[in-house]
Amino acid sequence: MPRRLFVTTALPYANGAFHIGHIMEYIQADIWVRFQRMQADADGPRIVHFVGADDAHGAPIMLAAEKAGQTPEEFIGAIQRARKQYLDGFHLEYDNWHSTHSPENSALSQDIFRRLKAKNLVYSKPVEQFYDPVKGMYLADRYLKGECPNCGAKDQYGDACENCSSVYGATALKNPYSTLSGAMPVLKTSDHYFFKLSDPECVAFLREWLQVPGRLQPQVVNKAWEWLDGEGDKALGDWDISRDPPYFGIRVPDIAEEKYLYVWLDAPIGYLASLKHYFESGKAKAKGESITFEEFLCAEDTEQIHFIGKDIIYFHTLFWPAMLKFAGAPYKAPDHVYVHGFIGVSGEKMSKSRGTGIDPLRYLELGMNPEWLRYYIAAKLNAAVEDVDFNPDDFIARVNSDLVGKYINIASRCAGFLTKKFGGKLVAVESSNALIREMQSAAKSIAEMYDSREFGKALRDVMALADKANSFVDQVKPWDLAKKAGGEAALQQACSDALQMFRLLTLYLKPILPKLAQDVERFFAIPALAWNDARNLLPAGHVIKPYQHLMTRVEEKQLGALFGIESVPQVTAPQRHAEKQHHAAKEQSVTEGTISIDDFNKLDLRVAKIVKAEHVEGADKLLKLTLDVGGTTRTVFAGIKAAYAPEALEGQLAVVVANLAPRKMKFGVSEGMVLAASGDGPGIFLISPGAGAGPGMRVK
RNA sequence: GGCGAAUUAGCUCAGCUGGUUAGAGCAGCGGAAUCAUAAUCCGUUUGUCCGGGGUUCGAGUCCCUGAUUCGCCA
Repeated sequence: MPRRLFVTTALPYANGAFHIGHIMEYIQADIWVRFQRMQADADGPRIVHFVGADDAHGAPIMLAAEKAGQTPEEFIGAIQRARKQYLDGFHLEYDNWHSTHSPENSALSQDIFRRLKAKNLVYSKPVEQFYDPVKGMYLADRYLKGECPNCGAKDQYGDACENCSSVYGATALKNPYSTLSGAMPVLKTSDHYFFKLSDPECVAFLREWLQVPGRLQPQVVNKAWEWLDGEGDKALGDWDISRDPPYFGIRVPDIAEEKYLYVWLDAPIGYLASLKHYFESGKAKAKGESITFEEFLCAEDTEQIHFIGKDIIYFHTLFWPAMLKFAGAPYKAPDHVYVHGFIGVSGEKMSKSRGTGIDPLRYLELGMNPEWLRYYIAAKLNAAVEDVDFNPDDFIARVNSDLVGKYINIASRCAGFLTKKFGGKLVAVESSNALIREMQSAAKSIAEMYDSREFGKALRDVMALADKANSFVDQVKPWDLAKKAGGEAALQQACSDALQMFRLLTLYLKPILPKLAQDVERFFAIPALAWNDARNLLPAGHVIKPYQHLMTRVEEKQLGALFGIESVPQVTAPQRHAEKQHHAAKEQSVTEGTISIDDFNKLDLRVAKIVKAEHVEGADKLLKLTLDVGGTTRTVFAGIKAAYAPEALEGQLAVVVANLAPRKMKFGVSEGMVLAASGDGPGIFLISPGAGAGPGMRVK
């Protein structure tokens, strides 16, 4: 019986670039998928279709596009075009990447909506909501602010007060205002559609679905049960699934009135839309899939698997399975939802706006090896819903010690002898070599760990084997044999055996290090390794290519550059004495009163485009600037109100200190500093880059 | 505020249903080796298992309580 897998990762919201959290999830899923693809079932290679898509609808995207002076389509198009460099860059091998703003998704979403309605699981009822009369739209809580009804603190959001931490509904705010226009919102009523999650049939189904052993992680089941079992005011509510115009989304079908499906309804359907596009564009067929989208989707043996983060458990374990189940065939509730935690940096929660995270694009641009990150993340991942911490010291240690020191070193120290002395020719494995047999038989348990997403455990075992291989080389001492007259046969044997070990280790690491594995396959002059190849060994007489170094070490300064030197937690790790002394000497030689080039390099000066400039209410010197610093936007408060009118600034370029610690001001957080000149006389003058400079460029 | 999770060597983490002197990798220290883009091998130290109570012949493991961190809910 072949396994047919349909695997997805959560759809990223198309209002910004990927951050490290996205990349971590994709790496986890990609490793799992690559592992599955190396497997064979009774009738051939395992079938895996792995798709992703942009989540492109909703009010935030509509507003972001408007702000950027673009149509939503233009806006999400630009975001989508930027995806490829990340996906390719980190070797994320999706079969298809699509968008929820697509004909496939419209058709599927409307179809599912109609089917649920036909089953009486969708009904409409009036909902009273704040409406911005200036902007002409209904306001979600996040676009509302006002005074706390409890303590009177100003500028509080519509759900809870940051000051006294009391909780209330948006309609309880005093003197509410729209954060979009500043206007006083009015209460208005309109009909919304609801999905009847509270229906007894629905609840019964979910209970049963959640309970299937092995379907979900135990922590996830517990969480879902908590929601499902809530009583009184914690009881499971029905789900508001429509929005009024203006909205960027999919029309509610079969009604004259203009209404849209809520973005969270059509977002997961995007999984299916991407799959459909993949099938109908012929891509699936080109990969050897012989059946149609519908046939595949509802096939008994198709396993539908979603990788997601813990923040969206709610949607994926309640709404999503219920929607699919009650929409009926060809739709089918997911077989598994695999949940991972968040990634933080050095114990801190990562934050895009404060720049404490790792920017994946910067990682690539710095020329850092994507497989380092894949390896590191794999080493820290397990099957539980636990947060992962990216620790720079740990990263350096693991990559350098495990990957380069242990694993790569095996090939590096033996291949030379074979090439120089024996024309690269291997001999058959010594029959008494128990270590090779041990390595071969490890294939099964390592496979089980990959399959159950215990990547960290799998790597521990693989590295323990690599330790043994190094120990083996040390015992047979090829360098002694090479000097000894008559030692040739033993030398060739020793190095052949070590390389056989290296081949097996490569096989076990291949899901994590696909590019490296490819290089190794080329080095060995062998076809792509599949999992079952662990049963075989390279035959006597096999000729390898000359060894070229397979992977370099990470350098501390690369991590420094990645984080922007300031924020690198002091690195206490692997640093040689000489290196330390060298550093110390250098620092002392700098004359007082001057700074060294290193000091200067600490400044991360960037060209920024002033996207928006606005007055700050209550501030007599400040202007609030929204800056485009090459893909990321920041808010900076600058004391230049006296010299510049906001309108005159928009569109202009300036220079910003990008790695200045964010500073909380009365009016908000300032994330940097704009450079300007001033003298004894009046006037403040912005420093602006010459023609041709673009946002994000480094100033040096 | 209610519910839940986490807290084990300098760092990252294992420790199943309570059972002998609490483990691994990395770092550190001492040696060896010099094939390998300073990589490797051998040996070795590591610890109030978050604090405080309790149950038990026996607790990192169970119960209570406090602290810190992080979620979810209201």
